[in-house]
Amino acid sequence: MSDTMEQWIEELLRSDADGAKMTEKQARIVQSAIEVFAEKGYAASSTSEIAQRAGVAEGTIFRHYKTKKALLLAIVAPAMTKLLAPFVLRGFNNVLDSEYDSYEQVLRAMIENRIEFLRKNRSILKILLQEIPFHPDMQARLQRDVIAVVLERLRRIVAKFQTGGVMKELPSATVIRLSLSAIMGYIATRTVYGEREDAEWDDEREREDTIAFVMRGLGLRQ
Amino acid sequence: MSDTMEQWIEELLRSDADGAKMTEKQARIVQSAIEVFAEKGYAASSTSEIAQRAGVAEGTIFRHYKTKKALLLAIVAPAMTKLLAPFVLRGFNNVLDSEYDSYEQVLRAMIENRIEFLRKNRSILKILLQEIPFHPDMQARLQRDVIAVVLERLRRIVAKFQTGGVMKELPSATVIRLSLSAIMGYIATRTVYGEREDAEWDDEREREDTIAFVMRGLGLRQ
Amino acid sequence: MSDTMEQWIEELLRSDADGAKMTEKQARIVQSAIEVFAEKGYAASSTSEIAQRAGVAEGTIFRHYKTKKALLLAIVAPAMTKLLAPFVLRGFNNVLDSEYDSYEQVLRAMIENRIEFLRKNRSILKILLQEIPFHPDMQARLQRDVIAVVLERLRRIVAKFQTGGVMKELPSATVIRLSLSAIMGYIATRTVYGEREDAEWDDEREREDTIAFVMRGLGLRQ
Amino acid sequence: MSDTMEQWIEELLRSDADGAKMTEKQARIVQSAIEVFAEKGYAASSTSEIAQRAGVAEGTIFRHYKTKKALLLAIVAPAMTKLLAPFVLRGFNNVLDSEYDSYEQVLRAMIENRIEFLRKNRSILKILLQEIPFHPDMQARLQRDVIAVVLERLRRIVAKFQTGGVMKELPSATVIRLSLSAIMGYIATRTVYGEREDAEWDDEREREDTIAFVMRGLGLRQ
DNA sequence: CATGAATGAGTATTCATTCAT
DNA sequence: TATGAATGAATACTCATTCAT
Repeated sequence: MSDTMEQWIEELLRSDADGAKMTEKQARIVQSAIEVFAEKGYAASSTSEIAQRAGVAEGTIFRHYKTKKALLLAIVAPAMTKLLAPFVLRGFNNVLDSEYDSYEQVLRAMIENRIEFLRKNRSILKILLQEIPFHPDMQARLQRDVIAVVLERLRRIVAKFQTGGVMKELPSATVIRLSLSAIMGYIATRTVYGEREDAEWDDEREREDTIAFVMRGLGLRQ
Repeated sequence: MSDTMEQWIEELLRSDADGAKMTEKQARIVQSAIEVFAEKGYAASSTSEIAQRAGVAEGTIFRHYKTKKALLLAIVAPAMTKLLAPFVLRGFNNVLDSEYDSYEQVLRAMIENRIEFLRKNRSILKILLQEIPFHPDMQARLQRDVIAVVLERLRRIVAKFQTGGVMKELPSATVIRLSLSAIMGYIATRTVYGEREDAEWDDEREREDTIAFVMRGLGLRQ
Repeated sequence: MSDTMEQWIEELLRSDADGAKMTEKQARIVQSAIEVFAEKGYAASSTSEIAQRAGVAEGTIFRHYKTKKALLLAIVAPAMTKLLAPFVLRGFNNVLDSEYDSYEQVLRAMIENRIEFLRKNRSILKILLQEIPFHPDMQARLQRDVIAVVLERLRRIVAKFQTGGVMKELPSATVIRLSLSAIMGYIATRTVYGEREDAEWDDEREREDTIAFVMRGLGLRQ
Repeated sequence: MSDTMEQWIEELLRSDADGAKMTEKQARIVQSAIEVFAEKGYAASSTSEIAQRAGVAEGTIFRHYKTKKALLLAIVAPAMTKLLAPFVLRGFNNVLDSEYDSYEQVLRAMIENRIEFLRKNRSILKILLQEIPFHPDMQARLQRDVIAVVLERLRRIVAKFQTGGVMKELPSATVIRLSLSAIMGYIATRTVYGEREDAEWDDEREREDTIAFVMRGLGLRQ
C-alpha cells in the first residue's frame, strides 16, 4: 500500500492536472508553493516569494497557472484524490471485502495508512486543512469526492463486523466516528508530542492502548 | 457555570485588555473584526473592510489597536483566558476534588461545558484555530497558559478514578487523550452534521453512545 | 549685550506673537516643538509626538496654533527678530556709530555676538536654516526684515573705517562678505570640530588667527 | 577637468549603483526624484508625486528602489563620489604635486572647480545639504569618504606653499579653513545674488577681490 | 517556453485637523 | 481652556497579474 503512496508526490510533480508532463521548472514551482503555503498560509504567501524560491521568474508561474488560486488547487486537488486512493483502489478490485479478518485489523490498517500518509504529506495536508474553510468549492469537492466515498467504503467494512453485541446496536456511522476519533486523536497527539525529544511518548504502547480502547468500547474481543 | 459563560463576549465587548471601558465604536470594531477574520481568515481580511462593517473610519481602528495583529490578539487572548476559566474557577475553591462521583459525570460535564462554550464562541474559536499555526507567540501562550493548566487539572481528576482495572493500568495522559478524542469527535461531528436540516443526527443518542463507548473502553461500569 | 540675549528664549516662552501671555502648557508645546523640529526636521515631525513630549493632548496644540505651520512660524519668526536685535537696539540710540574704535573691535564684537547667539539658539537656528529654502514667505521676511537691515547697519559701520588703503578701494558689500565669510567659517568649524573631545582645536588661537587674517586681508593694521 | 564633470549626471542616469544599465523609466524616476526632493525636501516629497512626474506607476519606483530612502541614496551617494573625483584623479597620477606654481593658482582652481560643479549639480547638492543632518549614515560616509580625503589632499598642497612668513606660522588646517571660507562665501553670495537681474554683482571683480584678500590675509604676494 | 519590467489596485498605517464634551 | 476620540486623506510599500521581448 505504502509503496504506491510513497511515490505520489513525485507523480504530482511529474504531471499536471491534465496529465500533461511537468517541466522541471513547473515542478520547482509546485515544490516551492507547497513550502511557502505551508509556512505562511495561502493568503500570506506571495507569488514572488514562490518564484524566488523556485528560482524562476515571476511571470513563469502565471504561464503554468492562470492565477495564484489555480496554483493552490493544483496542489490541493491531487491531494484529495490521493487521500482516498487506498480505498478506491481496493474497492475497485473488490478484494477488500474479504481482506480483513477482524475489526482490529481494520483499525491497524487505518492507523498505518494514515500515519504513512501524514508522514509524506504533512505540508500538503496542512495547506488543505488551513484552506478548506475558506473555499466552498474545495469543501464541496472534498465532501463529494472524498468523504462520502470513504465513509461509504468504511460503512460497508464496518457492516461486515456488526454481527452482534454492542456493535450491532450502534449505527455504523457512529462506529466509524468513534473509531476515527480515537485514531485521529492518537495520530494528532503523536504528531505533536511524539516528536519532541523530551517527550515521554511510548508509541508502541499508545497505539496498542488505543486499539484496545476502541475494541473494548465497541464490545469486541481482541 | 454556563451562566457566567454566556456573558463573556459581552464582557469582552465592554472592556478591553487593560480593563478600560470600551467605547461603543471600539466594540463595533471588535465585533466586525471577529466577523471578518472568521469569514476570510486573518491574512485575507483587510482593515478597511473591518472599518466599513463597523461603520467607523479606518483610522479609528488604529487609534484603539496599534496594528492589525494587536486587534487579532485583543480578540484571541481573552478567548484563551475564558477557555480555561471553568477549570481554574473550580480548582480555586477546591470543591471539585469531591465534585464528581463518577467518571461518567466528568465526561458529561466536559461535553456540556465544551458544547456551551463552542456555541457561544464559534467565530472566535475558528479564528484561534486558524491562526495558531502562524503565530508562535500565540502557540506558546496557549500551551503555557491553557493546555498545561487544563491537562494538569484533568490529570488530577482522572487520577481520582484510577482505582483499579483497565483504568489503573493506563497512564492518566492516555485516559485523557482517549476521553477527549471521543468527546471532540462527537462535538465536531455534531457541529458539522448536527445542524443540517436533512441530517439524521439523533443528538441525545449519539451523546449517550459516546459516553458509553468511553466508559466501556476504559473498563468502567456505567 | 548677551545679558539681554540670554533671556530671550524665556521671553519667547513667556508671551506669544500677539504679546499675549503664554500658559505653561503653551510654553511646553513650543519647547517640545523646537526639540522635535530640530531633531527630525519640520516635515518629518508629527504633532502627536510634540504633544506627547509636551505632555498635552493633541488637540491642545491646535487650540493655540491653527496649523502645524503656524507653530513653526511661532518659533521661527521671533528668532528672526532676535537675530537682528543687537543691531537694531544699538542703531536705535545711535550710540554705536561711535562705539567701535577699530575694525578689529567690530570683528571681535561680531564673533562674540554670533557665538553667544548660536550657543543659546542652536536648535532654533537649525530649524530656521533647514526650513528657509521651502518657505518663500519666510525667505522674504528674512531678507526684508533681517538681512537688509543688518547689511545696511554693517555697511555704515564699515564705511566709517574705509578711510584709505585697500579697504577704501573695496565696495563695502565686499568687505562685509569677506569679513562674514571668515567669521562664519570660524564659527562653523568651531561648532563642528571644537566640541569633539579628541579634537585639536585651540579656540583662542584660531580666533586670533582669523581676526588677523581678515585685518591683513583688508590691509589694516592690528 | 570640467569636461568630464559635465557628463556625470548623464552618467548617473545611464547606469545605477551596480553599474547596471538604467532603463529609460528608471532614468525618469531618478530625474523626477531629484526635482521633487530639491523642491520640497525629502520628507515632504511623496513617492506618488515622483511617479506622476516621471510618468510611471508608483509601483515601478519600488521595483527599482526598495524604499524611498534607497532612492535618496541612489541620488546622493554618487554625488559624494563625484564631489571628490577631481582630487582623487589628480592625486592618482601624482601630477598635482607639481601642478600649481603658486597658491593663487590653487585658489583659482578651487573656485573654478566648485563653481562648475555647483552649476551642474545644484539640485543634488541642495538635497545633500538638506538631508545630511538627518541621516547619520550619510554623515559618516561623507566625512570618511569625502571630507577626510579632500582635506588630506589640500593639506599636502598647502604644505608645499608654507615656506615662510605668515603662512608658515599658521597650521595648514587653518590655512585651508580660511581659504575655503572665503571661496565658499564668494560662491554662495554669487549663487544667491549673482543671478538676479537687478543685482550689482561684478563677478570678475568680486572673484579677484576675494583672491587678493586671501593672498594678503595669508601674507602672500600676488 | 521563459523572462522580468511594468502596472494599478490594494495594504496597513500615519497624520494634521476637528469637535463634542 | 483642555481633552482625546474620531476622521479621511495621504503615505510608503506590496502584490497578483500582464505582456513585449
